[in-house]
Amino acid sequence: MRRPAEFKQVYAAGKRLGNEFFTVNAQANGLTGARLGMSIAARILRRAVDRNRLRRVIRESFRVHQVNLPPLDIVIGARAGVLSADNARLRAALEKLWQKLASTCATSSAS
RNA sequence: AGAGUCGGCUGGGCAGUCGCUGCGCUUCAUCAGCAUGAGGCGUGGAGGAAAGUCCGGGCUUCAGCGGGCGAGGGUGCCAGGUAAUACCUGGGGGGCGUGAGCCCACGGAAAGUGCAACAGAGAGCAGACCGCCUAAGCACUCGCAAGGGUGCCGGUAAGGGUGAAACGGUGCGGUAAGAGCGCACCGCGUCAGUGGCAACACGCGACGGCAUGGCAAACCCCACCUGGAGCAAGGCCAAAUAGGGGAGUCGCAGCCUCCAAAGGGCUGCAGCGCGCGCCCGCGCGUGCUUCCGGGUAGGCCGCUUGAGGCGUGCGGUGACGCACGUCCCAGAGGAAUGACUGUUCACGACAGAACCCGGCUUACAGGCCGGCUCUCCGC
Repeated sequence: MRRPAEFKQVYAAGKRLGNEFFTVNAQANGLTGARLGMSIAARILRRAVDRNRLRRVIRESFRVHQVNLPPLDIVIGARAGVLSADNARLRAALEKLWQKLASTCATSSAS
């Protein structure tokens, strides 16, 4: 996702999820595939190196799993715990999030 | 060999698979075309600090004829380098170190105002605590006298002691005891003179008995410099909706704008659009056409060829400059440079471009190279 308006739309109308590392807002976008947006606050991760590393891990995980996701606009934010986690733990947490996202949104679209 | 000091360089490697992004070529699709989208191939893709944002510039824009004065801010030994600096180089002065070398906001304290703990008698035209003296003057007293003693009035910065600092040191003279009080030498200050572009050094000559303690990152004085804002700068294109301006067109009647004309407004009828299947009728809405400029979302430019890198030669003690040759080396935009696996070693620190350069400062696992110094040993 690229436009501020799209981010606002997701924050205003999307569903909220999350775990110890991430916050997730998601909303059906009516397109053929899922789209990703990230909001990594400098307040949580002070060093630019850490913010870049987190973005890369998230983006890579999304790239691998996007074929299995429903057409959603997804905005991921960081929580304080990510600083102490290594790449493997972050990846595992993200995979659980994708699964959760796929199941909940499948049921909500049915209703 | 050990210890030390200064300067420079480097900042994991290799292979495979899957990805991201700039550029070039190319295939396919759409299109009149410009282009857009999806692939393929090739190629480039973080740093020495990209960081802090502390200085200096470029660039953009606003203001300003030009110049002077002032305020505010900054700089502060001298010369040079540079686009420029608060940076760098060379030099001078002071301090530290055996030395290589390191450190210093390093103009002015005989313009003014101000500040200084504790100790100490006294701390800024200083001061009599201990000590030293009793010559002069006064009083008392001893003595035949010469003279002596005590007290008062005092004198004294040589000695002790305090302190970061107490009004220069040594010697001789001098004196009641002392004192630059006098003299000699040393030191200090001022001036002439000499060397140096200068800072500054020397100062054997002359003068001054010494007058001038420290702090100006306290106010201040002096000299010099100095417009503001910053790429979210700034420029271009520009949808929908609402609003603005110009031109053309705008049937009939009444009313209002002093009467009439023109223009404008309101009301009714007509017209036009929409709805009720259609006509009549009713309801709702409404000037119409066209052009222009501002401007939001969005897009494009600015955006990387530059005070550029590398090499060679020449000039210069050096910073650096000049000439020639050669290379093109990130350019994103909710923000690319990554992930996984294998392998290897010394097991990888600090850390991520956001308009661009030159500095400074701060952070940093290690590794490599070179200059120099000291100590010890061997020849």
